[in-house]
Amino acid sequence: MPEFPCDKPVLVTCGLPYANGPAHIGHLRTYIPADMFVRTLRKMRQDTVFVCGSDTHGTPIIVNAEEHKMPPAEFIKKYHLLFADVFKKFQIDFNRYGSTDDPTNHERTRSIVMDLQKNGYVYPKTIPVAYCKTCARGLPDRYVEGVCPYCGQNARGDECDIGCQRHLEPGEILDPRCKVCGTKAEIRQQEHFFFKLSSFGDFLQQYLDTLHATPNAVNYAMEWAKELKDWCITRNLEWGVRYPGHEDLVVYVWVDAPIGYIAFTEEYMSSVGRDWQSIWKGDSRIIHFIGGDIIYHHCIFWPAMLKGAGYTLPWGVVASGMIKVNDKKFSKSRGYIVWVEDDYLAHGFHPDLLRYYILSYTSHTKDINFSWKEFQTKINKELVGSFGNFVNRILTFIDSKGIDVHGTVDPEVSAAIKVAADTMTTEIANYEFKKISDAIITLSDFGNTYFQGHEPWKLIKEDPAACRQVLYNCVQIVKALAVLSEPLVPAKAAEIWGMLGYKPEDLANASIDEAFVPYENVARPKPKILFAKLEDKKIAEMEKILDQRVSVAEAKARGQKEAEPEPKMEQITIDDFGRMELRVGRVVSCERVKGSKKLLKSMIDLGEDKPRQILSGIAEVYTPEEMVGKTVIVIANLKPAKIMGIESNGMVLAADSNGATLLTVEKPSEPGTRIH
RNA sequence: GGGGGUGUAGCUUAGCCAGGUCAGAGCGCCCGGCUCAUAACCGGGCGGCCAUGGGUUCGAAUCCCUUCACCCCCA
Repeated sequence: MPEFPCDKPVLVTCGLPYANGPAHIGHLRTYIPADMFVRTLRKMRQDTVFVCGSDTHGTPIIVNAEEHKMPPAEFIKKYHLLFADVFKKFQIDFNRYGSTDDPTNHERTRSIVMDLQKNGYVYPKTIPVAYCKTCARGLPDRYVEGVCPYCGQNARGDECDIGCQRHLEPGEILDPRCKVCGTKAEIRQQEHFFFKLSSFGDFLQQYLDTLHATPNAVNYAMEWAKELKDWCITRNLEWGVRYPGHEDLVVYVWVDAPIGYIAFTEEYMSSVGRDWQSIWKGDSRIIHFIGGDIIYHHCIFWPAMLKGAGYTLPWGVVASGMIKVNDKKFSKSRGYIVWVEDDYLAHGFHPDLLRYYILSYTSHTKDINFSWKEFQTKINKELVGSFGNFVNRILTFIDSKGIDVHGTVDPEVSAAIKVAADTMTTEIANYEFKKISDAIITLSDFGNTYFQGHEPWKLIKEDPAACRQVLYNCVQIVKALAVLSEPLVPAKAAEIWGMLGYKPEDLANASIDEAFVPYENVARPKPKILFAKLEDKKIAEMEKILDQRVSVAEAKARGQKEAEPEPKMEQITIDDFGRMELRVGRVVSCERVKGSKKLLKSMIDLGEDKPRQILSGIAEVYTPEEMVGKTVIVIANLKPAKIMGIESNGMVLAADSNGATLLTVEKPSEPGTRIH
């Protein structure tokens, strides 16, 4: 029994883009497949609603808006409009693209929070909160910097971003300072509100079992569902959704962000006179398309909230893999990024080309590598050489030879079309977009072979009737290609529809069955080239832009490091120095620490009974092999510490040049020799 | 430290969940053909001990365990 179409309404949502920067191709990795999914369901006559909106709250937006000297409302509007524009250009057609700052979302969020309170899932708790006297305000999340209580590294208020990567709950961070003015923060006791996430463990484990999710999402969420902590859902901020009953607080951004899905549905449904509750309170299929980085929120926190407040639970969660650029992890700071507007659209590339690249590269949960070279090859070989060329050679043949197009469809041809159509209807439920796009290219390959095999350029002289019959079948394939490729490349498919003599705007409403309806000869305009070939020169230009961005970023990273003034150290006495026990050591053995790029584990002879185990963050500069036998300088009385669960009893000294340069002695010295 | 993933022809990869025509495809390369078409298209060929070692089985790329390499995640 196929999953779709079903008689329940389907709601598809996309993870909300955060309104603090422009769109890059990483964003599109979620939105384009979601759009193809929706278009395909509609081709299968499935009632489908598609919503999204901008995520507009949280401290990064406030901090960024302050830096740009803009009120947050103005700041988010700028990026909101930018995203809406990009989606329009790529024909990612949401029924509603809203904002989490819409009044509807404020109301829906407050209503859900009150439902959670009423149902006993929220409780108040007084916790220590950082407060800055100079700025006269509380310091939530990223407003505060300090020391991670788990690993001792410098950390942000909500996350140990440099050290152990742990999430930090409000009040946890040690030695907090104000990020804005640097003042040491005061700790004040304050009442906040917590969501009883811990009571949803059993429910979630059962629920995740029934979820129609991609395996990457379920595997991940299952682990978390085993051990859940309650979650602080309030913050001391001015910007956000006011917490009901405590107007000095706002709800945490991850509460009101997913509730946006409901608010946007309400906004759309009421605009067309339908009841939003048929989806969020009734029997429906809610499917979330998200990036792999927000699985936790969608598979743990969000269903627990919905359950606690009495709403319909999501039916599916589709988590995409990520995008790499030139095989490197996507990174703004390192320059491995492709901006949708500046690096793609502004250079005249058609949106459908990128849609095709993303949808046809690999399965949805795997990583996509973006490189201009690969982009060129795929487009030129598949879209230009096979798909576009077939459409073009058929339509120009008919046009230039004045062929009167009618005949009957060969069983062989309708069978080929059927294979593509069937692939579409079965694989869409598996979220296998590549299989569908491959099936379409296979159909155009079939078309090319069919045409070639019948040699109509000879037939036209020898047997015009047979030639007409061949071309009729080819046109039928062109028609099927237009219908089936509409979810993949909507603008280009509509162009084909136009070249067949139909109204381009009607294609989106055509069902899959239309691919089998015999083509009726109608007046056609002159055919035009569908896809222009991507020239080497253009691609070389694009590669250059990317290369330059990477080298600028690298130079900037180096420059920053050099430009940072040495922190002025406090003066110490000779006695202070004397408290340090520095000794000569010899590396006896050395190996990499598994799972770490930076750490080496060495056994070092300090003239003691047995060698000491010491970890050093120098693996990027020294190999274990070259370490063995080296004479090094060690702080011998450093308090032992555990790094990644491995004990380290001391520290090997190195200068901060060229990554790291080990200190040693000028003339041979025995292990254990003291340094003064 | 914990968790997840990946490793198949020069490159990009399908197949793995439900073990037996499973060793497939595309690109590149080589040879041949065609000329309607954007030097596009069509046919053929070369090329892989399916990362490694072991186990289960009549039979394993496919299931189990070891090792190695790379990647990601830890809200």
